Amino acid sequence: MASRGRAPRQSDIARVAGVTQSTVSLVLSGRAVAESIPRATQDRVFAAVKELQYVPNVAATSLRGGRTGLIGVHTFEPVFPVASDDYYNPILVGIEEQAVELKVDLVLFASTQGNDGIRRIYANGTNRLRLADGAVMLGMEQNEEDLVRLAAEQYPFVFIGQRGGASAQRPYVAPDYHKALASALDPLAEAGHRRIAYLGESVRRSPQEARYEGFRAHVARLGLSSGEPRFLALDELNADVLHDILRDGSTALVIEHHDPATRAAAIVRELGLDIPRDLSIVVLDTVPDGSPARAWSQIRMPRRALGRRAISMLVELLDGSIPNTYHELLPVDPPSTASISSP
Amino acid sequence: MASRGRAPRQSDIARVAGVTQSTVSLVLSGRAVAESIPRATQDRVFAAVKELQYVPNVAATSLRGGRTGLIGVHTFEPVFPVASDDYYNPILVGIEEQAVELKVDLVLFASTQGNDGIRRIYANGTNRLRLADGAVMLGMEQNEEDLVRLAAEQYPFVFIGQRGGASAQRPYVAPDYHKALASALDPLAEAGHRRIAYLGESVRRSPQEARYEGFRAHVARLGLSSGEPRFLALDELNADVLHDILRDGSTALVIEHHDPATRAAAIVRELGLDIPRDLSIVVLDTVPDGSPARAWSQIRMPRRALGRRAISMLVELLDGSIPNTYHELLPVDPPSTASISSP
DNA sequence: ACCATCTCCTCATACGAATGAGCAATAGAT
DNA sequence: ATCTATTGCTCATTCGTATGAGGAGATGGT
Repeated sequence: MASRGRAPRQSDIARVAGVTQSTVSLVLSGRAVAESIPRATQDRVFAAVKELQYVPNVAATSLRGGRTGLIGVHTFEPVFPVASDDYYNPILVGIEEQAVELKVDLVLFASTQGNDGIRRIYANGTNRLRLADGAVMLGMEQNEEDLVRLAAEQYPFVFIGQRGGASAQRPYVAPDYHKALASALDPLAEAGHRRIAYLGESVRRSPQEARYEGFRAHVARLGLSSGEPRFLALDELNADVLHDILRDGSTALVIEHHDPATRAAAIVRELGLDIPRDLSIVVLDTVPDGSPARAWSQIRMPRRALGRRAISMLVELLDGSIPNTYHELLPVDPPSTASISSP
Repeated sequence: MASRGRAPRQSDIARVAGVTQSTVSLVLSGRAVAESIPRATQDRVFAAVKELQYVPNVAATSLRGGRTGLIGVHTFEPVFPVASDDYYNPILVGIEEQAVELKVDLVLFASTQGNDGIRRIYANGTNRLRLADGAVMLGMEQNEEDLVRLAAEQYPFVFIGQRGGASAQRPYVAPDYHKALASALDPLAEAGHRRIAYLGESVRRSPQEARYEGFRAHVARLGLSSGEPRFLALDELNADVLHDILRDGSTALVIEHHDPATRAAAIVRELGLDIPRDLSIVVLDTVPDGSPARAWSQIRMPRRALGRRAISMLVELLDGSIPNTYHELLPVDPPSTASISSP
């Protein structure tokens, strides 16, 4: 009974049930009906399975069948956050939830991290990602080149977050910034604001571009005006910038990212300005706990949903039920009116 | 060059390098030196590997009995915490850090979760753990039976946390409660306490037993006295219990777990007691942020180190350099004197 | 010239499950 | 009685890698 050391295999069951391994496989795979195997034989097989506590060998199954049931999660940085309010955490929660639902396991690629703390796809001349059936890519990839190569190899993967460049043609799931900007600008316009300033980051990648693009589109649609956008690095953001914005005649400000929002909140406090009395503000990002900008009107990124959808998109991609250029945009929670008032 | 669709295998490399698949396997597995394969041949193989972007097939490797470089992480609950001060998070951080260092990848078993939200080892009739070379087990396993079966199958695994029952003979890494209790009781004795009460949980598993065992040993060594320990469920802990302890002549209290500590802190506040003037307290656990007991003298569990050591122990176990009954106890940070004073 | 020893490989097979092809035994039709 | 069809399986092979056994050819010793 106690199969000393070795896990029982189909041939063990076969011996006990008095059939061959092929028959065991047929019965267990549910093809028994089609192959017309009588109930009595099936029962003998199932009894032996129970008696020997048989469990299929995943390695053998996937070797034969091609799938391993493993989904890779490639992150640019460690996945387990040291800071508790980690941005990626809700995404990973979503990824795990969906993995549970679809009965796949997740592989965290830790072996690919260099001494610089950065994780590469191609390390030591090999691509460990291949271990998994496909992968979800998370965060800013440093090596666009690696991604191009990965795509050329036909490796199935899905990005989380808006992608530009060569990767724009790969499958991704991202927040719907166009709609998000409507939900940010509509209440501002309705409150009576006519001139709205834009404060963006100095690094202009695809997610930043998408936001500003949405901003311009909706400013035009609503008949509003806006000066030149300010794309500033964090340390270029100071009291002068805010003064300029006010002097310019803007009565509302749209801030692209939570970092400048936090800094702006500090400056605002120093200057003794009252938000939203002196200036209405909407942040196009989710502001973390503990930031002085926490209470401001802000977009809620659908982070958990991004994670979930990425996993299911990848599985659909593997099943061939979506093309490998498929994109999906998820709705963003509209901002509250906390830092919006009439000018 | 682009091997349309099919991933390259060793036989493809063999063809390019002008050798056989066996030779490729020898070279790649590092056994080349022992088998005296000249540098020139090895170089041809490596060149072909690079050209074809070969990556080993995990399923095949694991089926044949080789290593996959995958380490499983079996948790009882989801690994990505929804609460930000998750107890397991530091352990997982340690696990990931050590995985990076040892160049292995991690498999999070999500496929094994039932509808009840509980993860089983033998779920859906399969044991997915077998895909990985071995696994680290985390949290309270519900099915002792599954563990016995897994061990009988010779599957290599390492527990994090003290184990009892049949699993006591399996490898584990746990906090050193014996030393921890010395570091808790020594300062109390030194401060002049002679009678010390013990407040434990009603569920007595191995980690709880180890703490109380340490308590008894050091109370004896230091010539102290102690009444009967109180093993209470959380809702049995009320003001009466604290009154009893004081009436009993105890001037210090040792609390096993952070949950009762938190509750005790609330009761203490209600009763208007002053800690440590009226009662010195040491908690044998790490109290989370936000708990009113946060400032009390407490043990710091070496959670990150537990994670790191578990991974390296597992790898050592796989290498055969430690026996599969090996245990290791990690030192615990001694408590501060915040809630310790003279009686 | 012959055997022994090395060097550098190849051969063949196993791991466990899935599956197309095929076959013996029985039932039913003519 | 012979042919056909169906039932109920078995056989043999495949997936990709690892490995014990063995073998061809070169080198060295006597």
